[in-house]
Amino acid sequence: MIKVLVYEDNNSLRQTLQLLIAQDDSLWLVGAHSNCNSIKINIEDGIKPDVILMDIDMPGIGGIEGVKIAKSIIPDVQVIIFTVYEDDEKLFRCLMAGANGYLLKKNSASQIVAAIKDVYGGGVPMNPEIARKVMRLFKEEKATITHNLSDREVELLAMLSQGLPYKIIAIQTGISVETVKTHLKNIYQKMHVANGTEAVGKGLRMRIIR
Amino acid sequence: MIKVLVYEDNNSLRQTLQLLIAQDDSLWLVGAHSNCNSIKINIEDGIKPDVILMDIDMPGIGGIEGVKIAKSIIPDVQVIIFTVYEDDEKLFRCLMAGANGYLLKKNSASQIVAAIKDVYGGGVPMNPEIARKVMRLFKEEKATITHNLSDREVELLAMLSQGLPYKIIAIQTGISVETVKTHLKNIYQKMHVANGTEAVGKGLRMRIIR
DNA sequence: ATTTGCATCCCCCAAATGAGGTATTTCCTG
DNA sequence: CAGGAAATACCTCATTTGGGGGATGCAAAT
Repeated sequence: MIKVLVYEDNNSLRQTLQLLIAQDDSLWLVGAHSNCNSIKINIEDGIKPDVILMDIDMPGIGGIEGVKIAKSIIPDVQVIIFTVYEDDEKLFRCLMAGANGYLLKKNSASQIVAAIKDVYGGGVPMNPEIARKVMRLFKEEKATITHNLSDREVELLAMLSQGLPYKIIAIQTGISVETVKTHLKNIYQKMHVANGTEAVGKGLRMRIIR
Repeated sequence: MIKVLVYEDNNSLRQTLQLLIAQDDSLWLVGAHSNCNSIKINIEDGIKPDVILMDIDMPGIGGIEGVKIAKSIIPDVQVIIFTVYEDDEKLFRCLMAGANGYLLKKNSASQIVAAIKDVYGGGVPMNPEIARKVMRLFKEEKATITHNLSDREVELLAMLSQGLPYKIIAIQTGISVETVKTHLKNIYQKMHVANGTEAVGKGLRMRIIR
């Protein structure tokens, strides 16, 4: 039996979910709460859930925070986010928090039950449009923005980001300190930054360097 | 009809795929090649494919490079990687290149046909274990490592990464330049770094700051 | 009750940095 | 071949930075 814990603040929807889970012989509802405020106690003192169905918008501790707490107590617990939100921001934060699946409230009852079993079996239940968003977010995270720095300049910027002083950079690259300074001056100009810390900040954020 | 283009260097497997696609009335095989060396010509001069089934290991231009080329010519083309590789590195690079699905060669014939239709319909076909890997990679990319910096220190580090000199930081935060210096000294000690550029580098890489 | 961490401020001083220049060589492209 | 980027190097000088101290008030933890 898959032990399921539910967090959903809408009373009627929560009851629907309870019925839905109760109806299925392979699912065992170990709890259903309207917020995450006592999630720590729910999980630690109650029956350890295998799968958590989690709403995002709830009074007090929200679903995203709830995922983090749940995962910190039972790392193997599978969490399915169950929400109306389809925006990138929410999705992104849920994935960061460690969500294993992402269902939309427009999904049908049978899909919800299927998703619980799917995630328990190691699957990643989510709507195709959500899966596509994940892929897009993934790529965006790694999108390399074009820059006009030369290879040498990128190399020096990377060394700078390691905290190496000019002297050491000069020795490591086999050029003079003066040349290092010249390169950095050019880098700052090209990147429109005022100093090394800003260049490193911008360089890492733009993924010019890693 | 979904126009399908195949790249697969194993002759017998390629023929199997050809048969498989030919058998389905809603699929139209517009080409099948053993490498990507002439992918540009294949796509530009031949019939524009809707879906590309792409092997990774091929002589000459590999599948990953092939995805990039295909996507640059037809941004809307859907690419399904079809490979034996399950390792993170390959998977990661394929996703970066813009792959829309990721099938393993152990998948059944019917699953392959289903995946083609799925991806054409906006889905993201991949085995659950691959989907799980994607999620894990996603999280790893964003894993927040614990640090022992105070809120104030993080705040100053963030400002430093914007390239603001001590003076400005002092004004913006409403504290004296001397205090800014003290904070930064403490930050450098805690982070075990020697200077601002290294702190910013490490801070961004550790995702203490964004 | 004492310690510890945090935030705040100050002084001194050496070293590192960045901005202003100028200049040569090489290599590539129109 | 002329022009231009890239990489190299040097000079000067003001400003910024960072390390070494020392100090206070406060709140939380022990």
